[in-house]
Amino acid sequence: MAKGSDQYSVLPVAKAMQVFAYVASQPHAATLAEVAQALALPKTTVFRYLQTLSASGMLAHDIERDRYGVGQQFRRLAQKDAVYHSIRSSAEAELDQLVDGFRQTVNLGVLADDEVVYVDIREATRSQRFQARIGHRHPVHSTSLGKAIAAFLPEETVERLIRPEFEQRTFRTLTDPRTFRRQVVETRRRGFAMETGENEDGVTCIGVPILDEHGFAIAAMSLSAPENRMRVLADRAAEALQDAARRITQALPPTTPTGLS
Amino acid sequence: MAKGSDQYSVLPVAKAMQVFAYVASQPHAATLAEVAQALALPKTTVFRYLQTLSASGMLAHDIERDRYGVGQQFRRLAQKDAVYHSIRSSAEAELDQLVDGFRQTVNLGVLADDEVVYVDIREATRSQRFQARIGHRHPVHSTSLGKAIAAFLPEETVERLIRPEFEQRTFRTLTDPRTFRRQVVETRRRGFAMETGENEDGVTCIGVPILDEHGFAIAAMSLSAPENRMRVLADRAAEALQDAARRITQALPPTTPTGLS
DNA sequence: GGTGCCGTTTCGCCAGACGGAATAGTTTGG
DNA sequence: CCAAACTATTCCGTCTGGCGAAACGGCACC
Repeated sequence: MAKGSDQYSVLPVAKAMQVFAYVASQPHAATLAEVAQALALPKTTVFRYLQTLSASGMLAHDIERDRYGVGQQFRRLAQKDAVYHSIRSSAEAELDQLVDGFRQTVNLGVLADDEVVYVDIREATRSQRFQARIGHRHPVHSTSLGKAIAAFLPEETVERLIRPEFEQRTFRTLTDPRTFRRQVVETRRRGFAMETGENEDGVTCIGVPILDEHGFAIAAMSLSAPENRMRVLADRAAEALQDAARRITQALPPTTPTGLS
Repeated sequence: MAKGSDQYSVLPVAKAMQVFAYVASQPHAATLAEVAQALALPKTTVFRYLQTLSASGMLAHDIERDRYGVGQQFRRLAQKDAVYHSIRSSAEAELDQLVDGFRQTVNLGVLADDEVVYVDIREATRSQRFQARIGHRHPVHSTSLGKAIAAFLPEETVERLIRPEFEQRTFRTLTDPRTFRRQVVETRRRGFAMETGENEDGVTCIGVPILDEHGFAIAAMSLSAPENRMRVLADRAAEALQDAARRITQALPPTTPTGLS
């Protein structure tokens, strides 16, 4: 049987997931007795799992009819995952091609909690110190990813990102809000963002936004290189990144109602 | 704190759901250490949960990068739920109006495993014996729901539903495949299906399909009444049901790639 | 008014979840 | 090239808290 009896499986969790999967895969809201019968688990056990899963929002207990259905927490998570998953998977191939073509590190990032989160990173060379890691967060104002995204966001969202004084990450970091606004305008006009040692000393980045069907940024890609390498690459890289971003936008499944902010 | 410490909560399950929620809500694939740190849970415990959740397919363990992301099982369930949830919620108001207007039981059903599953039921009167219950399954050929759905399905799917001899549920049940085919054609032409005591003695139903944007049935609604009541109601009910179904179709969010068969 | 089904509660037992610490493997940085 | 500092795994003894049978209470059906 497809039991998760890997050496380290926690049985209550494994069984609770069976319960969850059963409820979620039914077209209708299920009852305790039905679930217990279908999975051949004791009623008491299933009862506790249903309670627990409902408490965590993965399921919802309709007291009125005494039935269990899928919960709001599950739908929220599914919605988020759908967005992020579609970005990552649409970008994947393009990222590979870019590392291949330029032999420089390529990053994919999104905005979360007003910060840039690195979502995928392809490093051309292992030896490069001071590279971001997947899951790390960097400020919006000091990264090309952040600037690229900010430039293609609704005006009010951009305002939300602005701090009275931005954090000084390196001696080159631009901390003045007015400078940031100017760069946003410039980036919007030009179609890509630049950053030269403002986030890490000696590293330069070119970033392009990945737009949704309304022309708003849902992510960004960047290519980072040592300053001297970048001088030769800049023009060609900006072109390639923009082309790649356009193709990703095209590959993106059209979003149903609500995406993320 | 938002702990699920309802009297009956199973702690391992509750904590595993926290782990799951954390991983699923991040834009990137997370590491063990990151999750443990973020949730302030012991590393060993989180490790076991991640293993268990991965074994059940809710998460996926990327061995290469040693990172955990959302799993295929989760996406399958989310996909199913999205379809069923949109049907149920779009139909809700219309079902209410129909019971109100006709004072007869109204059913919402979908096809699952080649059977009709009752997904929602509004009963006008408590005292009616022999009503279906939510989650019950009835054959396709003996119900108006089944016939309504079958009539608006791709040809090959209809073929799959056909049995050499259908089950005889009442003395009126039509068990001949040829009769079924004829009824399918008739239903398609007419736009609604009828059934008179073929599923339960003395109960008659009118069923209409709920179509998706391609004109295929994703569900059906029916109104059931005792035979004598139905004679007076039939014409008006067929009209009302078809109108309601059209409005539901309109309210349906456009489906992204794959729905269900 | 009884019968049966369903959800909830109780209770005592002991499986198995727990987490600290030790191990192993890998990357970092000097 | 080695040492330091991570990481993910594995081991193990403790004892918590998950378990399920059975009892309870409510509701619907006959």
